[in-house]
Amino acid sequence: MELLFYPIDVDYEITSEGPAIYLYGKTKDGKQVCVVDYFQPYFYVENDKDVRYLLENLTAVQGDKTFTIAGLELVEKVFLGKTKELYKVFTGVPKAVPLLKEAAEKLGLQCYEYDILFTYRYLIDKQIKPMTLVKVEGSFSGDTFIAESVEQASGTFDDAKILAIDIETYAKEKVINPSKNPILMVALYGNYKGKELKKVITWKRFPDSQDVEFVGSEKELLQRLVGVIKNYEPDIITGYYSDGFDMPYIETRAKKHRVSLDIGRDRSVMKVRNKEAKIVGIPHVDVYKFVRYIIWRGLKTDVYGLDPVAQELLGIGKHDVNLDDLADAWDSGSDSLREFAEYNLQDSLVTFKLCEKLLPDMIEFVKLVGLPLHDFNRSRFSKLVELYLLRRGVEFNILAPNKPGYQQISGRKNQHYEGGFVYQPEPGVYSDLVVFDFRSLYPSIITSHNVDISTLNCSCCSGDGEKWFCQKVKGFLPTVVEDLIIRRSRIKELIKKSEGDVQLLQARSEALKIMTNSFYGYLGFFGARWYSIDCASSVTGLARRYITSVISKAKKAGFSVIYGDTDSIFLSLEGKSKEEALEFVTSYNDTLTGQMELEFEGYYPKGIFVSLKGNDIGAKKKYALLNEDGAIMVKGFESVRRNWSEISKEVQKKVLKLVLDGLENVAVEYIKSVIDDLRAQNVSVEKLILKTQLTKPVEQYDSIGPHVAVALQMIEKGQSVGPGSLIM
DNA sequence: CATCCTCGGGG
DNA sequence: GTGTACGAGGATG
Repeated sequence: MELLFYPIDVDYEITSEGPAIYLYGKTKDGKQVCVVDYFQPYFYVENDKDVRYLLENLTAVQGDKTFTIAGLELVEKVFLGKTKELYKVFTGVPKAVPLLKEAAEKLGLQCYEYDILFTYRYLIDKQIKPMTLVKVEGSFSGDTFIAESVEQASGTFDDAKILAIDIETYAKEKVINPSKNPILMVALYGNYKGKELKKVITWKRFPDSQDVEFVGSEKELLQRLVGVIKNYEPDIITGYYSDGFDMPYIETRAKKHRVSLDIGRDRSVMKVRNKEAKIVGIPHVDVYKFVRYIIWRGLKTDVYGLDPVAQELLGIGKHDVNLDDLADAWDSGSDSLREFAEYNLQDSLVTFKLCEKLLPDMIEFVKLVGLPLHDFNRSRFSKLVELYLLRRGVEFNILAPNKPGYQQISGRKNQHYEGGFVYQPEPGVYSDLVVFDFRSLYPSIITSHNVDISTLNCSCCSGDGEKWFCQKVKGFLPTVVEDLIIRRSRIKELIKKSEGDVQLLQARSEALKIMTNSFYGYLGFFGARWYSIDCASSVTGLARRYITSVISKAKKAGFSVIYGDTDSIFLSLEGKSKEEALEFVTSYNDTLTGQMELEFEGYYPKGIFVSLKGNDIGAKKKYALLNEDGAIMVKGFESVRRNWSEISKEVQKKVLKLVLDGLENVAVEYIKSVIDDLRAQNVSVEKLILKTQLTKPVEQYDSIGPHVAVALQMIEKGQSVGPGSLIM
């Protein structure tokens, strides 16, 4: 029979029938289903004389088990533009792959694609993607569906049942210690098809307790938590920084009380390994990670706590309670515990709303890259690019280069190359600024110049410089990047015409944009398979050529150039009109080819560029602009770092605003008054505190930083200071 | 300069 | 889990 379903999470197990992929998902009509598909692990070995004989007799021993190969197949693949003949070497189980690869390498054989996770390998080879409808042929055996064939269909999983979890713990003096301090309460929030789950579980009573469920102990709290999750059957479990805090904490406490966190779809327990909490079959979305790894560039905030992020994305935030008082309230059994329960509930609600809002964006990435949501959520750009390339590689019969070894990595880390060009600004305040930038400069260069490892210094062409890229054969990377650019511009067209689900299209466009922009960084990333410092440096070299040529052309056209950085140019109009500046851009664009294009970014009535300490040229990347709405845009100033005192941050912000408003005199007066206040010790000590955390016992520090020095003084005075202490 | 260290988020 | 991988920024040597 035929089954249409959305795979949500992927796992595998070794069965009596061999390695089996488990696709946990939901059918089109919303029923949970687990599809099983048998799949054979393999890797590649380059063919050469005697290779077949060596492979047939290859063995690897681990413990009391001996592994041999399970089959051989001769194939041809394209490796960095050249054809290679290889053996596809099948093994019985996935974990035999690294062992047999090791053995093969010892015999001097060249191996490839031996470290691609079994579940990823499956998804790539079958060309199916999580969260996207899949058509399966097969039959039910009990409650699992055994697949005979799988095929990608079209359709997006868009009604996930999300459950948000947040805990509050006992923490006196801000010290967080999971092995010692209990979980006091846990909040759960879900809202599916208009039905709300809203609950706080805690083990100390207080009056007036809506949505609160009281249990007798922390152990019962954990048991109840497990019960509620199982009963709710969520598709996704979410938290904020839950990989780093809530889940490891819950796990530690559950171990202590011998409570089994068997919430996996196969009733396996949640596993926490180096700050990653994994539940079989249920993606665990740590919203913080998605914010921090992927979308941070698009946010105004530069702190990524739940409150500021929720404020910016949702316009709602956390309740205002003082958590320092929770431990005391708990000890005394105060009625104020109710406020903490409400605070707890609000956190879970806010986390739920964030997840709900961001999920379409995450799903677009999942559909693009093909990683399961859980894995995507913990991926950096390099991994996304790599998985995307591996997936697209199948279409072009491409063999992936290997990941670098340890030595190769350190070699790569030592290689440096020149980055973007910066036109040094004269420090000062300017009016009538117009900013232009190249639209996705680096991706456009990759496609327009055919930047690829296989096209670099090809033998069929020759260039004018010391490096050139083939003019005849298009490389794999430029093909893929151009494809992404084209897909995005098509989607932008649809958005413009408001055709289809605009929100979904916007999410897709954003995912495409972020991916497109990641390829240049990937080329220069030390851990990349498709790494080429020559390609990466060519990209920045060509970019420098473009920006410097725009600068000189703008000057020739009579504009006053204030600043330029990598892909952008700042002009001061000084009597010229905005229209003249726009005309300049149009005529410049006529000289460009391929995807290259200079765009109008904005007009700013005022801007300030500052100088480096003891220097009269302007600092790079350190300026503030005032837009037409009177809002201030600050770049590169220190005002945010935690180890700056409150007062210096506050003063810096105010001064910038005053200067841009043309109130230099007021700014000077303001600074004078602050200095006077400081001299007169009129400023609260709070604002002057610098905080740094000790991370290990003081004896273990080789270098004595200011915070270590203070810690030593504190020890001398008989105070106890150790890891985790905040030194002020 | 290179290298070491801290920090993020969470209570 | 067929997985090594953070990266920015400051202080120190």
